[in-house]
Amino acid sequence: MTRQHSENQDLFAIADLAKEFGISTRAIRFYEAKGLLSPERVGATRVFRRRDRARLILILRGKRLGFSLRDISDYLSLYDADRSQQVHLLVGKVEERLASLERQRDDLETTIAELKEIRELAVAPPTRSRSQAG
Amino acid sequence: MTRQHSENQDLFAIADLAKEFGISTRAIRFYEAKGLLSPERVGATRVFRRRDRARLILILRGKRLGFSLRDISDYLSLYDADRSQQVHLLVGKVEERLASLERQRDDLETTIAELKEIRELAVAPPTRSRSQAG
DNA sequence: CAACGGTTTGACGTTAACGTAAGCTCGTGG
DNA sequence: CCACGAGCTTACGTTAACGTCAAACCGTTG
Repeated sequence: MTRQHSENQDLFAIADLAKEFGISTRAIRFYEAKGLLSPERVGATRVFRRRDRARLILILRGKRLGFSLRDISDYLSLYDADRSQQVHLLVGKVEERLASLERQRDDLETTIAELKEIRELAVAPPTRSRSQAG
Repeated sequence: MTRQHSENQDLFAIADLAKEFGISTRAIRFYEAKGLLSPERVGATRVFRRRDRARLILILRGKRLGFSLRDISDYLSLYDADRSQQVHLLVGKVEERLASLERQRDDLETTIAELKEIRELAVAPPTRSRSQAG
């Protein structure tokens, strides 16, 4: 299959997305079961559009950042809050998540800095002081 | 207990560390079982020193960054490679992890930027264009 | 027509990271 | 003396995030 008509740049089969993002179809169905995706159906077959594809990208990025699907679900709701929620409530949640992410960024910066230091130490000659007996 | 003599700033009971870092003693024992910690023993009782406490800090930071204990274990070995490993091999691993972390940082920056944009959009008045019907 | 590839819905298996409970040992204090 | 709290080990329970069949339903292609 894989979009044979060249017409539909907007419709994706489950296998298309699976291949594109290097995940299993099972995973995609699982995300739907958890409410992170909601593809349309043609008969029983799932049909994905751009919106779902975009959400999938966010899901995978969330996973790379170490978040649970539960977290990611909350996170996605920030994106499609089409003013369906009270604005101040939305802003509150965004602020929360931003704080968490910025903390994570600090952790990350610290870790990167430490690793770079380790790298330097590894390359540089040892400091030659009580280096024996361990 | 909790270091009654004021003398030993260097010895910690399992409960001390658990309380200090807000985790369970079970978790600490689990980390030991996985080889991430190796406290000394007095009889059967675990006795932790600064080194283990430092490792615990790294473990928890790794967890906040979303890494598995397996990953963290590899990561810790970078810290205590006392030239026990071949230097170039060490540097290789450090580079690897750095690359991964910097990718994660990019994801993070992207996400933070997007959230800030959402925040602005939420605060700003809607763009008033085909905003009805839903 | 019959086989084949792709898809669907169950349903059970698996791994990670602990939680929780049971049963035993110590050292201490009323 | 005996209860109590702290620690230990062993072992089973739990949740998340899928993996892995199994059985059945298309659509089409040789």
